[in-house]
Amino acid sequence: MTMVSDRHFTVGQLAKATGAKAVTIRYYDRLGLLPSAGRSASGYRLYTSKERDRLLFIRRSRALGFSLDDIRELLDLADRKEASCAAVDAKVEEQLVRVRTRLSDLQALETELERLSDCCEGGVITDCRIIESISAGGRPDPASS
Amino acid sequence: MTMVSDRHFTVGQLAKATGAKAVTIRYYDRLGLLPSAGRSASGYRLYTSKERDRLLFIRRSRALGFSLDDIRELLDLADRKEASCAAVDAKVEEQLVRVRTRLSDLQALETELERLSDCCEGGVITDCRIIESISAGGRPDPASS
DNA sequence: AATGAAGGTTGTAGCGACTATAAGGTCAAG
DNA sequence: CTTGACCTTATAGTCGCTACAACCTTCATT
Repeated sequence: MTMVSDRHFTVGQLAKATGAKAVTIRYYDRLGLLPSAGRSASGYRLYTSKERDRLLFIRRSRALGFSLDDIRELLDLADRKEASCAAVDAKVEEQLVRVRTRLSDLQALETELERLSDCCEGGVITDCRIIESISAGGRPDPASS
Repeated sequence: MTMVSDRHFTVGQLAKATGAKAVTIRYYDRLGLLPSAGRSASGYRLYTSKERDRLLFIRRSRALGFSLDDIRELLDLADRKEASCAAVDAKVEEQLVRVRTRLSDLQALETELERLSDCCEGGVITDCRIIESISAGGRPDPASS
């Protein structure tokens, strides 16, 4: 079972330990996000708990919506132990702004889709208020020609 | 000024009339979403108000978050005049579900980012609760080792 | 008539964050 | 010694555009 020392993981083992897929791990490797993996004699990647933690950090940051570029910066910051954490806070704030913008966009979308859904009266396409409404752009105006 | 009849648009004119970019229009053409554009003697695309309306429908559907594949189906439905509009309503409902799912995902993200932002106390990275929190995965537990 | 700007045409490649496929090498177990 | 699960690399596909290159056409001005 343990093809390597109990202090090392292959990609697949790291995948199981983190929830990331093996292909994704190799992808991060290629991008230099998960660097300096050792190799076994036959060329297998060998990871330690250090890389596992780094990968977990990456996955959790992704789950927070950060881009891989953002995450690269966050990782750099996390490594500069004596720097101010204001830069980290700034990145979180930025992300919060992006999320809130996206939220209000989606809320507008939800409202509009609800309106469309409500105006369906179950007839045939010719009389479909939804199609009509999308075609016309705005709220359908019952009084207009 | 009028290189073509006043009943026809070139891509650029159609772009101005609809807000879509000319490249996007050609892209839709290539995908077959905006088919059967006539051509001038020199090969310029010539559109009529029929295609303009179709393009507006596409753009408005995109603004509602529908994928181009969804839109292809919606356009097919819109053309089948005597079909039931239940299928249209179903697609709107589906989209509403997708939007609501995305909304609640984003709301969870917002909450999590707010929590992270709040726990920054302005020290150095070594003591950064944000980095710590992302590294550890969940809420940081002040009582744990 | 010539020229230059502003349009149009095609094809190709890039974005982000994966995902899929192919063609092969390695390893542990039966 | 074979099977099957794992690993390796390289390449192409996803979505909805966007950017670029290289060329052709139209229009207005000189």
